[in-house]
Amino acid sequence: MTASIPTLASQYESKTTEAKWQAFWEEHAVFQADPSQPGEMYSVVIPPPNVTGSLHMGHAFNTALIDTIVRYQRMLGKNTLCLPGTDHASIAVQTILEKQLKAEGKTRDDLGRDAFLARAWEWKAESGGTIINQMRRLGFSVDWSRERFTLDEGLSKAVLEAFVKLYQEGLIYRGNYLVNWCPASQSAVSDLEVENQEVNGNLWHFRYPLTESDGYIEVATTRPETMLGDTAVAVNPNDDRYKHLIGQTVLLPLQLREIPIIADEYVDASFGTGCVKITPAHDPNDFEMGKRHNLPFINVMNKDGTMNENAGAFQGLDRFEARKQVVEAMEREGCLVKVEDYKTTIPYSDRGKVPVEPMISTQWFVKIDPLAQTALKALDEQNSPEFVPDRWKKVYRDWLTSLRDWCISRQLWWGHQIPAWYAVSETGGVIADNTPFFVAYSEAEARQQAIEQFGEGVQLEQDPDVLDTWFSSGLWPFSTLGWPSPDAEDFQRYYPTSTLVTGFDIIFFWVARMTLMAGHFTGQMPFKHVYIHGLVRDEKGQKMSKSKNNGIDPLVLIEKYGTDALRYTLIKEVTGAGQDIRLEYDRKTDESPSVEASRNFTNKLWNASRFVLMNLDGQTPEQLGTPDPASLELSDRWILSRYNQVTQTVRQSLDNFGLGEAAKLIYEFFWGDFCDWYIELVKSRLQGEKNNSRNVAQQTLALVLEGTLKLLHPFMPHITEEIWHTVVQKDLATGISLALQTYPTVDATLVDADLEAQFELIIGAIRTVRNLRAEAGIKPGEKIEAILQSESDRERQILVAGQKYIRDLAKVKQLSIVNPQAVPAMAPAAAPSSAPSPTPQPTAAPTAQTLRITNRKPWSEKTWQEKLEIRDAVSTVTDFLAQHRKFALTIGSFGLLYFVLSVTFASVRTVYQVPLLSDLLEVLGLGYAVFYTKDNLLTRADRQRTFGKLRQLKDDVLGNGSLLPQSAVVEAAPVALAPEVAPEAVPATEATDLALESAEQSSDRQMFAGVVGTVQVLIPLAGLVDIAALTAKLEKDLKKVEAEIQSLSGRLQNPKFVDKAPIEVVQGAKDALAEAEKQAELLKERLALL
RNA sequence: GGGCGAUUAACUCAGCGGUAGAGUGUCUGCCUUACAAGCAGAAGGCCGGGGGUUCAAAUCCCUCAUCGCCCA
Repeated sequence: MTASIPTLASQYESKTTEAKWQAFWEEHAVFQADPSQPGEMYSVVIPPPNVTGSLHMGHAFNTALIDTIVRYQRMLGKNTLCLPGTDHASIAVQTILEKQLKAEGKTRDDLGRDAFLARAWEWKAESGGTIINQMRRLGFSVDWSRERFTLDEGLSKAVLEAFVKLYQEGLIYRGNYLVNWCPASQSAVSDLEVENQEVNGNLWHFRYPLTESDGYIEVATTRPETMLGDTAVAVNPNDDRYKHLIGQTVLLPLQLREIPIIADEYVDASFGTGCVKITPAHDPNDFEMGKRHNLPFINVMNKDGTMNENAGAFQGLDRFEARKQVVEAMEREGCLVKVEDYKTTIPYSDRGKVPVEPMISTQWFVKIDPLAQTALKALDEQNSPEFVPDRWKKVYRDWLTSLRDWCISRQLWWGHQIPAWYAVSETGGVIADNTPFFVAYSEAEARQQAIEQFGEGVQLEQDPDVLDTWFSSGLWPFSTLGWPSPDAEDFQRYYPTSTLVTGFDIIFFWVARMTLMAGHFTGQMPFKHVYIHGLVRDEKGQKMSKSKNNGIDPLVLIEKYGTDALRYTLIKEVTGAGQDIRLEYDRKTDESPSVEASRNFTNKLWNASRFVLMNLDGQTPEQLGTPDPASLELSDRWILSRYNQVTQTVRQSLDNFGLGEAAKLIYEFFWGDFCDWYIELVKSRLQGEKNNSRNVAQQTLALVLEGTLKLLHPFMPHITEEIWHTVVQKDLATGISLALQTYPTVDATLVDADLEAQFELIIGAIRTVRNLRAEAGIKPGEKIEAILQSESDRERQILVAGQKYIRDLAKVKQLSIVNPQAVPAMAPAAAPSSAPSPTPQPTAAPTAQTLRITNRKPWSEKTWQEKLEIRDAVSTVTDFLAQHRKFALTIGSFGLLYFVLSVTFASVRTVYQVPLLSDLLEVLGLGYAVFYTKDNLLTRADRQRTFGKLRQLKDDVLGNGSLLPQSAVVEAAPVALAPEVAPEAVPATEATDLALESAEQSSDRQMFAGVVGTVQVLIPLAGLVDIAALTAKLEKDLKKVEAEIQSLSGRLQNPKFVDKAPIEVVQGAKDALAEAEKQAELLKERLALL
C-alpha cells in the first residue's frame, strides 16, 4: 500500500490544470494518429478557420462538439484521426496587408508581387498561429503533427491537380460574364460571398422620351447611375398598355442614346409602371435579357467603383456621387417623375463590407452541373452524406439543384495563382479576353504546349489572378490526407472521413463544395455524416457578429470559469434538433450564469472525488478490485444499476449525436444519484471499522467514480484527466492518459429496474421524513422518531431492507415499520413483560395477518404471502442478531435472546405472537439459532461465510426467490442489513422502547403525517402543536391526491379507454388509482384524528 | 412570394402520443468533518390562441397570431 494517500486540493484550479494537461497531451503525442495501427478508423477534419481569425464563440462551440465526438470515438478504441488546420483567406489577408501598406503610403503594386507575397508569408508566420493556439486552449484533441494550411505545398499540389483536371475535362472555363464585383477588394467574389441586406432606399421614377412620337415611357430604378449604361427598355409582350410601343425606340436622357423598346416575358406588368430599363452590363436579370435580345453591353464603371469613360459627363465620379448627380441632372432635364421611399435589398460583399456591384468581367468559372449531378446521385441513391439533423438534407439538396456556375478567379495575389499561361505575344504583349492560353502543371509544360502551337518565339505570362479560397477548402477532406499522391498512407487509411461537424451557415459555402469536389475526384462523398449545429446567440438571442460587436469572447469565460465549464455549457445546451443555443451573459461583469452552473459542476466533481479519495486508504481502483457480487449491499447494487443504466443511455445518445442529452444524463447521475444519495448512504460504512462492508463500499465508490470520469472525459477533458491520474496513481512519464482508456461498457447483469424502483420508495420515504421535519420546524441536527405504516407486505419489506438508510439520511433515531391493521386485543402479548417505556410509542397491534400466520399448517401448505411474512421475519431476526451480536453474546442468555427476538418483531413489523415464534422455531430452530449465533458471528472473519450460509439456509427452508415476486428485495435485504454497527449505536433502550409501543397510546398523540406510495409516514410531535398547520398540510396533500383520483377514475370509467388502451397502460392506471385512493384514505384518517 | 424553425415555470431551455422536467433565480432552514461554487425543504405551468384526429395530445394534423432564419 502506498505510504502517502493521494489527495486533491480543496478547490479545483482550472487554469493550471488545463495548461498542464494540454502540454502533457502534446508532449506525449497522445492524439497522434498512426495509420499502420489496426482497428476500425474514425477520422474528422476540422473546418479550417480563417488564418486571420481569432477565436470566437462559434469556434468554441464547433470545437467542443467535434472534440466531444472525437474523444468518445477514440475511447471506443477506434483508430482515430482529428486533423487541424487553417485556410489562407485570400481577401482577408490581403486586406490586412494593404491596410499596413497604406499606412506606409504604399500600394501593393509599389512592392510588386514577389515582395508582397514575401510579406504575406511573414505575416502568416507571425500572426497566423493565433487562432490555432487559441484552439489549443480548448483542449482540442487533434493531431498537431498533421496540421495543415491551404497554401502548404501538399495542398497547393492538390489545387493544381484539381484545376488542371477540371480544365482538361471541360469543367473549368474562362469567359466574360456578369460577376459580383467588390470595389473594396477590387476583385470578383462568388455569389455566396454576397450577403443581401434590406435597406431603406429610394425608387426613382424616370421618364424616357419616345423618339417617334411626343410621349414618353416611365421606368423606375433603385440605382439611377446605371441608367447611363441602359441599352433598352422592356415591357411584357402581353401588356396592352405598351403593346403598340414594342419595336419603337426611346432617347436615353443624358446619354442621348437611342435604345429600343423590347418585349420580354420576364417583365412583370404589375410591377411599377410595367416598363423596366435594361442595363445588361450591371444587373443579373438584365444581363440574361441582354443576351436573349442581342443588346449591347455597356460597362459604365471602373474596378474601383468610379464611373468610366462610358459614363460621359459623370466619368471619374464615385458610384454614389454619380447617383446623386445623375438624379440632379435628370431633374434638370425634366425627366425625374418622382422619388419614392422604398425598401430594397442590396448585396453586400462579405469581406469588403461594401455594396457589391454586378459587373461584366472576364473570369474563370467551374461548370457546376456535372459535379452537382454526382453529388445528387450519391444523396438520392445512397443517402450520402447523411445529414444530422435530417432536415438539412433538404436544404443541401435544394442547393445542389439550383446551382449556378462558380466564379473561382480573384483579382488578388495571396492565394493559389491560376495555372494558366497566356501567349501574350499573340495579343500585343498583354492579356486580353482573346489571348490564347495554356493550362498546365508548370510553366515549362505550358511553354512546351505554346511552342508547339506558336513556335519558339512565343512569350508567356501566367494569369495574375488567384483562386477563390473555397476552391482549396473544397479539397480539404482529401488534400489534407495526401491526395493526389497515389500512395498517400493517410488518404488510404482515413478517407472518406467519418463525420463533418459544422454550422448550418456554411452548408452552401463549404459542405457542398467538398461533396462536389470529392465526388468528382475521389468518387466518394468525403464524409459519412454531416452533423449540423446551430449558432451560439448572445444573451438577447441575437446572432453574434463583428458589426454588431456583440460577440462573447470564449477566452474571457475560460479565464473565469475554465475551459471544461465552457465546453460543458455549450454541449449541454445542444438538442437533437440542432437548434441555436443562447448563452446567458452579463456584459458589465463578464459573468454567465449558465457557465457558472457548469463550473459549479466541475467543483462538485472535484470535491466528490476528493471525498472518495480520502476514503480509499490510498488504494487505487485496481488495488481495490471489483466488489464481489455476493457482498454487495442494497445501496451498492442500486448505484451500480444506475451507473450501468446511465452508461448504456449515454453511449446510445453519443452514438446518435445526442451530445446534450448525454451530458445532462451524466450530470444528473453524478450529482443526484452518486453525490446526493450514494455517497451519503455509504458514509457510515466508511467511518465505521475496517470490515468487509467498508471494503465493498470503497470498491464500489472507486469503480463508479472512475467510470464516471471516463463517461465525462469527452465533455470535460482536463478535470477528468487530473482527477483520474490522482485516482489511478500512474506515473506521468509513461504518457498514460485517460483520453486513451476504454469508454465504460455496460454490465447488463447489474442493471435492475425493479431494484431501482424499490429504491425509489426508500428515497421517497427519506424525502417524506425530511419534508415533514422541515414543515414541523424540527432542527436539522435533531434525531427524531418516525413511524412508517404500510399494509403492503412488499412496501414494508422494502422499507425494512432500507431501514438503516432511512435512519441515517433522515436522522431518525427510532424507526418503526409497522402494519397498521391492528387487532388491539392481541397487543398485550406482544410486549413481553416489564421494561418500562420512557416515551410511549404508537405501534401496530397484532393483525389479521398475524392470526392467519398463527393458524399453523404445514410449511408446504402456507400461501406465499405467509411464507413471505415468515421469511421476512427470519431475515429480520438474523439481521438484528447480526447487528447486535456482541450485545447478545455478552448477555448470552436464552431468555434475553427470546426477548430480543420479540423486540425485533415488534420493532420492525407487526407485533408477532408467540405462535409465530413457534413458526420460526419450526423453520430455524431456536436452539440452532443460538448455537449458530454464537459460533458464526463471533469473529469478523467468519461473517462472510455466515451470511452466505444464512442465505443458503433461507433458500433451503423457504424456497428460493423464484417463489416470490420481489426476489430482488428479498435477496438484497439480508445483505443490506449486514453492515457492522457498533452495538452502542443502537442502544438496548431503543429496542425496549419500540417493544412497548401501544396502539392506545399512539392515537392520542399528535403526529405530522405524509404519504409516500401507500406508506403513511408519521412523526410524533412533542410540545405545542400547531393544529392549523398540520391540517393545512394534510389538506393540501389530499387535494392533490383527490385530483389525481378523479382524473384516473374518469379514465378508468371510460369503457373505450379500458378496451382500447394497451393492457399495461390500463393496469398502470389501476395501480395508480389504487395507490391514490389508499393515500387519500390515509390522509383523511389522519385529518380526522386532528 | 416560397421554405424552415420557434412559442412549455420568473429567466434559459429539455421533453415530441400514456397526463410536466432540469439548470438558474426566488423563498425557508442549515457553516451536518468532500463541496456555502454546498446541503435540506418549498413556492411556481389550463405546455401561444382556436379547431380536428385519438380511448388518450405539450407531443400528430389544420388554422391563426407573434418572433427568428434561409431562399427569391
